[in-house]
Amino acid sequence: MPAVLLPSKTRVVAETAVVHRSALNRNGLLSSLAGADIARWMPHLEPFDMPLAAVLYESQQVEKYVYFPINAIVSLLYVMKNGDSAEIAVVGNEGLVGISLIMGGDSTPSRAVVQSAGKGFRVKALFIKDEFEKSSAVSSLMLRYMQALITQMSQTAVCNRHHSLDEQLCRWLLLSLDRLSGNELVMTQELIANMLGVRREGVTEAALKLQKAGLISYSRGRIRVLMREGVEERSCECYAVVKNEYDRLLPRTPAP
Amino acid sequence: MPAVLLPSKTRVVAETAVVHRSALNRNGLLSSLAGADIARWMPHLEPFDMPLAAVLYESQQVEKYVYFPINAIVSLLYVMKNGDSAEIAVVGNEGLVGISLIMGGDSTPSRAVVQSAGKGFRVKALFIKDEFEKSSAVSSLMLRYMQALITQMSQTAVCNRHHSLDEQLCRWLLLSLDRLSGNELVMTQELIANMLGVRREGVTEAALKLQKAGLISYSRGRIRVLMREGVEERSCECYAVVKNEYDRLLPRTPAP
DNA sequence: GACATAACGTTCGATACCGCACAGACCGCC
DNA sequence: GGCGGTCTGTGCGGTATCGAACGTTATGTC
Repeated sequence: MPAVLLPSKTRVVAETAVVHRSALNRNGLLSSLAGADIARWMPHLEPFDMPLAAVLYESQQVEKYVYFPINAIVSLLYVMKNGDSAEIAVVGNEGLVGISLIMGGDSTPSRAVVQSAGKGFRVKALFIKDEFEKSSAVSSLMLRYMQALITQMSQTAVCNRHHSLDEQLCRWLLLSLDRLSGNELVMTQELIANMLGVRREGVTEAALKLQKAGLISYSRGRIRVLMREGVEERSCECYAVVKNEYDRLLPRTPAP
Repeated sequence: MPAVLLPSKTRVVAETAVVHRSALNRNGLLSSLAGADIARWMPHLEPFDMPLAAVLYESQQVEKYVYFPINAIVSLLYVMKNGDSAEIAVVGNEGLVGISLIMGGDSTPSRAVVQSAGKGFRVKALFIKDEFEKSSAVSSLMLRYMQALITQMSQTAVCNRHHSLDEQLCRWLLLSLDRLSGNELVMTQELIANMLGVRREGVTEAALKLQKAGLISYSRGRIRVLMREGVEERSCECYAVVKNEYDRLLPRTPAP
């Protein structure tokens, strides 16, 4: 699938641009930027590799780029003094990493880590800041994305308070799956535990229940969701709340 | 203290305006809007009463006003299908209620409830949307506020995951206290339990520990914080993280 | 094909919080 | 000054998750 991104090694600039244009459709925000806006963006979009565990943003640090995942998933997580962590939100091809740069605060107390390897684009912070100020199409889109992200964060807070690990695992699987193509997820239980902020053994138990019910299957870091509806049924309401808000705020632009 | 807001019943328009100007300083965002901007705002600011338990925003509903608390505290909370609730963030005189209107999503899945009665201002959503687009001073301020609010939400998520009720109560007391003048808080344990999303009895126990340690005293819905430092010590790191981000992103403009 | 290692499974006591039930304490009000 | 209701305190069994220790199974490597 990354072949779509970089199909050939020919050095023809024009062709590279064409490649970009088609690849852009694989990130929801970029594909929502219609004609004139995206034309300005093209020269500033750099293809960017996102290997597993790469840290795109470090807590308290001022970063210089904003990232648009294509087939990667990035977790925003907070790491406590004692090393415990908890995921705040997850970002995939529907969004971007680095809203703090756009909002003018530059840094955040959280970290952005690649949770599922893949590709994406990056754009200089200065460029996107400028675009945000000058183009109302850009700012309106970004603001709606921010609101969707806020909903996800809020719901994470609620979920952490009230829902069982079983439910949370389902929510997490669905949110991650929505940000990838296919029904497979490369992710160890250890990693999931870090994201959910629980013990690895807890995830093992919860995953076993799903496996025994025939809803998922997994082995050594590959999780396949076999019956999505079943997982949705066992998820708490949080998944649907978040999903609905993303759909409402960021409707997919119909393919041309 | 509301006397500052409406010191006399004289009907002199000019005097009312003067009253407003001084009252504006009691909301951090309004007081940060320097000369030209605030002048445009004056005619649009309506004094607004915020009685206990008033619902300023209902989940999924499109509201028409944005609210700036002065001496009231408003909780953003999510109410689940089964009636359980959890606070997502708290807003006081440092901020505003209704960022979703500015962000263009209009509604949110959460509710805004007055948690501590008081006064404030309200402004028509259309006006503030317009201001956000036209004045970069306004938009930059609002965006920084949004980021601070996001930090609070994120930290709520983390706190709900990892910290004990004892720690969370302290965090909550401090966040609330920072948004009021004085060291007293009118709030039953039942209410606090709703905000934290825990049982009332749990709050009773946690509060008892603080009382026995001489850090707070309370009776029938009046809580006094006697030794703030002690409460800070028993709080988790979340309070400091949030406080520091608010201070960093929204520095108090020095009094003229 | 042996081996090291990473991933997953199982068990067990400890504990924080829950749900429920009820008792006391304080306040306003007729 | 008694009465009703609100607020706070206490006790008890139940449960989800934790922390820690240890077993099992798959996978890639030499």
